[in-house]
Amino acid sequence: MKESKTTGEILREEREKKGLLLRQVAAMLDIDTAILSKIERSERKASKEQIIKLAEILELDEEDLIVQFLSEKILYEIKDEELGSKALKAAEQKMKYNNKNNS
Amino acid sequence: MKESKTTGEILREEREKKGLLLRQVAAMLDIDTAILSKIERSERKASKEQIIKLAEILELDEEDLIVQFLSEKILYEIKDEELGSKALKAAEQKMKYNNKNNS
DNA sequence: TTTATTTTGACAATAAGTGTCAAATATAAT
DNA sequence: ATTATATTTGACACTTATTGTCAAAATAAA
Repeated sequence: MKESKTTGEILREEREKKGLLLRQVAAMLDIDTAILSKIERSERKASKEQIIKLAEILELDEEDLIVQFLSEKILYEIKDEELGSKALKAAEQKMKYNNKNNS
Repeated sequence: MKESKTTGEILREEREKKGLLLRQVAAMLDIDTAILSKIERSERKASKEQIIKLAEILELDEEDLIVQFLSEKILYEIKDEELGSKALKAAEQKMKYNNKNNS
């Protein structure tokens, strides 16, 4: 069974579907080709601004791509943590709790 | 209704319960008093190593304190994000999904 | 008021993130 | 096989965050 796609994999797939070159997309983002190459292979993380531009360039749903990007960022924080799963659940609880009492 | 406690609040409460001074606990942690003061007021974040030492010094359950610490770290990542809640849920999903396929 | 504790803010050192560039590698076309 | 184009890699530089020290200011306790 296949794992869920990384942001990089999504970006590469869509770029290739559109027949765009790294060079071309990198130019639109105003960064070096090397960085985009690294982003697509998950060697580096994109910034939020880059993600937004990429959604536009590749005609991906912006909200979906941001959620994808943020969730990856969250998982990165706890990737080596044994208690990561518990921490995630605790975070959700706190978020609920705090929302309830502010809104 | 009171919000859930921050790590800093927990640490301060427990330190005061034990009648320990910032100076004393900071010395045990081998950091300056100023930093511990800032940690307790959530002006700075403790490192994981410091959290572990603090659990021991203050006789708090280590696992609980780490979960508290990590969940705060996660929430910090998404604190200004409109899509934070969706991202958290997505992260949980991915975590489940990946666990299922590796273990 | 004196003494002890805590807080604040300026600063320094280090680590992490973000980018450029050029050379190496891989892919595609002649 | 050669050439041309695209991608990857790694060394380096620049910038921003993080983590700490120190000393002075503020607060609290004797």
